[in-house]
Parts: sequence; structure tokens; C-alpha cells
Amino acid sequence: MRKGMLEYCILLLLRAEASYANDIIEKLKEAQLLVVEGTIYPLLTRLKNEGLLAYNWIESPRGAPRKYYTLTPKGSEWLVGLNAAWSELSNTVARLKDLKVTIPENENINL
Amino acid sequence: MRKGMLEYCILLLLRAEASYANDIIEKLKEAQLLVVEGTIYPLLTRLKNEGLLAYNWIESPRGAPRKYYTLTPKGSEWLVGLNAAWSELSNTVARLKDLKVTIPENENINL
DNA sequence: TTTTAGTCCTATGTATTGCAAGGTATATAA
DNA sequence: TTATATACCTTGCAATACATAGGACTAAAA
Repeated sequence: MRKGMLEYCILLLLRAEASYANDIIEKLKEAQLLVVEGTIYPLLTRLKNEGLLAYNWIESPRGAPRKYYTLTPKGSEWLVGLNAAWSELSNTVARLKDLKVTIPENENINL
Repeated sequence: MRKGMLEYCILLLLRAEASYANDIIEKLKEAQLLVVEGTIYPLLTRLKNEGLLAYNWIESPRGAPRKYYTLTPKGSEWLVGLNAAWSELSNTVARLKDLKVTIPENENINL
């Protein structure tokens, strides 16, 4: 079910604060979404190639420097669209959850 | 983004009312979710084979009889799990949307 | 100088999802 | 009897998303 949500969640994250890969993994973990390196690096690269993200090299207190990703203007626009899609999906589910049960579930079932 | 949501939406639908394929397509359309035959028949068959759905043959006012699908007890249990997963996902997104913007988005971007 | 920790990356594989296209069967209407 | 409308189904494709596994580079610590 979470399929396809990762991109949205990452853009939401980056809207709030520039972050590098391990950062993002940690923050998503806090938000109850488990991701691993092998998932996130290709995704960040893809989003950068599509022009939705850009990055700054920033020194690490230890080891290799970090790529801090931020939203580009195009990324911000794209996020607006994703927000709309998410709202629509939420509404769809809400509507379906609110349907009244009209017929008992256990009559005349043929397996 | 809607990927993987279809199963959930169909189970929600069937919880409320037994339905056959074209019925389901129509109701999902009303709920703003477009689906076509080639998508739904394999899915219904899969869910039946997994024991989540069962069906009754019911005469059609015209043409071939219809398979009215209903949730099995196992399907109802499964739906409980999906509801939980959906709640968690909603919470995750809500949390990420509520993050405060802490750093401007347009400084020092290297493409 | 070697080890360790942190950071980046790619290639490949797996699984799934949803769709397009084509096919079969039933029943009524012309 | 043929045509039409309704209903079911299967096969195979395309996309994609995520994970696994491996590798390489940098800098500080031992």
C-alpha cells in the first residue's frame, strides 16, 4: 500500500528542511516509514535528474561530504500536484469507509 | 500513488454491499477511482483464491448471470489490517505535512 | 599505517500492479 | 437465426518500485 508514497514523503520532508540520505532515512523512520540505502539513493538520483531536487555538497563532521538535497521550484510545483492527488485519494477512501452496510455478509456463500 | 490502493478500496466497497464486477467499476468511478475490466477481473479472482472473497451467482436482468462478491470472515480480518495500515500511512503523511519549514529553499543550489 | 565510520553509488533481481487485447458464454430482441 | 448487450475470463506486456549486494571514496582515530 505504501508503494509510490515514498517519493511524496521525501518531497514533503525536503520542503521543510534540506537533508542528506541518512538524514532522510532517519526522519522517515521517525514518521514510521522504513527505507534502506539501496532504495533511497536511486530515488534521489532520479528526482534530481527529473529536475525536482537539487543538492549542495556540505562537509561532514566525519568522513566523506554529504549531499544536502532541496526542492527546486519545479519540485515545489510537483509537490502541489502530489498534495492534490493525496487529498483525492484520502477522500476516496473516506467515502468508501463511510458506506453503510446494506447486506449481511454471510448469506449463501459458495466457495 | 494509487498503486496498491485498489485492493483496499474494493474490500471497503464489498464490506458495505455485495457487488459484481461492473457494479464495482461504477462505484469506484463514483468514488473518483477509474478502473477497467482487465484490471478488476484478475484482481477479484486473486482475492477469491486467497480466501478473502466469495461469490454468489445471481441472474442478470439481461445476459449472462453475475458473480456477486462478498467478504469472507478472513476477508473481514484482512480488511481490519488494511484499515490499520491506511491509518498509519495517513498519520505519516500528516506528520510530514505538518513539519515547519526551517530552511529557505533557494539558497546555494548547485544543479 | 591500518582500521573504522560515514558517505556515496550502481547493477541486478524480484515482485507486483495495472492495462490492453482478445476470447467465451448467456439471454433477449430483431 | 442472427445481432446485440451483458457478463465472464486469460494471457502477456509495461512500468515501477523496492530491496539486495557489492563496491568505492574520505577522513579521523587507533
